[in-house]
Amino acid sequence: MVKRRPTIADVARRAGVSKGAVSYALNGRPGIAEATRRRILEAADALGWRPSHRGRSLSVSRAFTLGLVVARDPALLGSDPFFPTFIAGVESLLAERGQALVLQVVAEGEAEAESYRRLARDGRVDGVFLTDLRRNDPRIDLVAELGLPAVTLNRPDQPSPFPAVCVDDRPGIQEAVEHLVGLGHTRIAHVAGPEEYLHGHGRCEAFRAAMAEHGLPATLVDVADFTAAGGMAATRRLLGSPDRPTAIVYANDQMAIAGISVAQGLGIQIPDELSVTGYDDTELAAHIHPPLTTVRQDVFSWGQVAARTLLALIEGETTADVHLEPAQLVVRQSTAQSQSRDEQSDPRDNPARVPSPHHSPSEET
Amino acid sequence: MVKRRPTIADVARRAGVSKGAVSYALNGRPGIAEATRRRILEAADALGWRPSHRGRSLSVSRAFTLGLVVARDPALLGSDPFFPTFIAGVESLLAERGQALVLQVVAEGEAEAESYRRLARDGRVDGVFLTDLRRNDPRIDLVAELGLPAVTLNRPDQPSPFPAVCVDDRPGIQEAVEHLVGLGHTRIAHVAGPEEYLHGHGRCEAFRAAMAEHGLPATLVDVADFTAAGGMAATRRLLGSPDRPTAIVYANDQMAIAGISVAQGLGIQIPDELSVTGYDDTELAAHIHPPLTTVRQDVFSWGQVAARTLLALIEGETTADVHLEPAQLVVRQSTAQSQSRDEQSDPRDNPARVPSPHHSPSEET
DNA sequence: CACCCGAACTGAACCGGTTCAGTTGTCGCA
DNA sequence: TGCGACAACTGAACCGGTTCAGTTCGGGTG
Repeated sequence: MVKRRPTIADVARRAGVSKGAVSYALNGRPGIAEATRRRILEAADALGWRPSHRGRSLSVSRAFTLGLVVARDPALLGSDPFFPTFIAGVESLLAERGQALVLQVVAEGEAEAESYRRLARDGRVDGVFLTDLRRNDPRIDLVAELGLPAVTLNRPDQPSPFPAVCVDDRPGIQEAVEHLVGLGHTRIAHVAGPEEYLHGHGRCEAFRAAMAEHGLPATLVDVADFTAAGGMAATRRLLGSPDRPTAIVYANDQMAIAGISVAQGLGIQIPDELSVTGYDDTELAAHIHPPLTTVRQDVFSWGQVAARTLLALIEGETTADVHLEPAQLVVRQSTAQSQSRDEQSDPRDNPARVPSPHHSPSEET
Repeated sequence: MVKRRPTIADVARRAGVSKGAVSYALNGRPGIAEATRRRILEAADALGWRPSHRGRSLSVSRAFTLGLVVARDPALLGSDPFFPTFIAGVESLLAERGQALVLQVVAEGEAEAESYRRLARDGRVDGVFLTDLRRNDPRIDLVAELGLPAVTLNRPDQPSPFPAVCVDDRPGIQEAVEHLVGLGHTRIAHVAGPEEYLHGHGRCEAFRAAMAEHGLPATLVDVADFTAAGGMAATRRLLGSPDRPTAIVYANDQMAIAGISVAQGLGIQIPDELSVTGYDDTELAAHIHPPLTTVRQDVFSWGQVAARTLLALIEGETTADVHLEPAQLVVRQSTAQSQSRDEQSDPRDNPARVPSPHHSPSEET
């Protein structure tokens, strides 16, 4: 006789009650005498029975599963510190509630929409997280139309029926700018993320606003793509421009680190000749030379709260937007007093100066 | 009247056949005339019907889902380039086969075992990936006992009933050592990953073997933990040792980049005074200064093949171990000719020398 | 022309839970 | 003592598929 998972019928038989009674007892419903309930639970325990996820799933028409679709070039996904941490936060909540997370990784574009459609029509998930929001993001309408509950990370720039879990990017960027202004910088540049992304765009706007607040022009803005390669290229452009910045605010650490490397390759001292700030506070940020002044956000909590909100929404509770603690500046050693006396630039400002002997532009895929 | 998902019964009614016939037609089973099959498929199409994953799942006792449990400190997970890429590879295969991936992120230890147990007893998954294998890994026996099909990444150091998908670490490390030896280095150090991990241990052994092959002593081995902080500490120790190495082979890029930063903080020129190699070829590796010589492995394919193997196993096919293309050295600019003439060390070898003015040991969390 | 066979299809059981309309039994109260 | 109310529990339907034992029917064969 082959071992078989016990079913609810086995438990009912052993406890001498009906299947229904077992179900009620297990789910803590009224209508079962305390003594009976105990007997049932003991029987379940003795048999090592746990309700079948599949059976439950079918009868209550719920997947007990949440979905996360990541549309990103796989080659770049590895360097993004956001998703693993966010997912860890989500999981920390889901595990204790018997929920699971299904993850889809797709290329950007049509594959992404298809992915949501599949999740919806297969009934694979009860709701989805909408991350990496884009401007006028088509997913909002798509997911609404599919009838999938969802939670957005930050509030979309368009009408959205979904609750949003928000972390304001602006204070962090503003702090960074203020920190630099306090150090005497006036020619502060920004290497932005893609304009199409809400966070890329938002951080850029925050930068402009913060600069304006101090009466400084935000002319040195270079739009990159959050990758090291992009950050490198943007930094090259900025450092080669006639009014070279004395400080650069990067929209993420990855670009900042690449930027620092570019400067070092050009023989520009950091922070003496160029101050740099990042965004994310990745593990590496504190361990490069010089340690990176950056903005830290609590992505883990973000995941937790997003999961909690999505579950509440699925349970039918009406949920309002949640605003988390905004990100904060962490000052390290990549920022220092500005050395440029007013607009006067010293001769060393020429970025075409002697490159490091081992720096060859050929190896820069 | 509220819109309701069409069920197989609706399709059957519309096509004028029984539920069973629809099921057969859909699954391409024999016993349905071609004309009927067409009529059924048309009806399904007209109604926009797709079989319910839940119904199917219950009746065939399959979850159509694979599991991946990641046991890692969430704070460090973000900097690991492996999982996102691996998952992307897995997904690239699963999507087209109607499978999904559930991801669990747990703390190391008992929570990990509990996670596998839950996946198994809830019938959430049909099989799991065993990554980050440890020496004498308890998960092998656990998962076998739970009756879960599994695939291991690399072959465990213990009897295992599961097929393994292997990528040999040794050639990459060996290439790195040979590259350095070819540049005249003899005092080559290794900053290893944790000994308990098969890949940490394996790369370390590969280093020793490669050194022995060239008649060099592998005395400068410092065991770290794959994190930037760990790499930093290990590098400090190595650079402070009496017979300071002229080259360091790191077990991953994260530690290598942190190590380069330590050296730079101490005023040690890279690669002139110290050559460095990494492992992983993260996006950043090519974009730091100097660009990092490292070992590239195709993690995406690894994920694909692992998924294919696991699915085959679940389908009942007997599967043998698969060996993928080993990782390869990518030479960039962090390695150069050794400057140390024999064992003679020049006065600059004192690592306690003037630290960079902006390097403060306080900010090194 | 009777018979047999296989292809085509049906009906019902089944997967393992949940839920709801009923049934039973007990107790309080008039 | 009789009645109603309520708590406790049962039995069966249901979720949406798959599967299998049968049934029907048309054609080939002796």
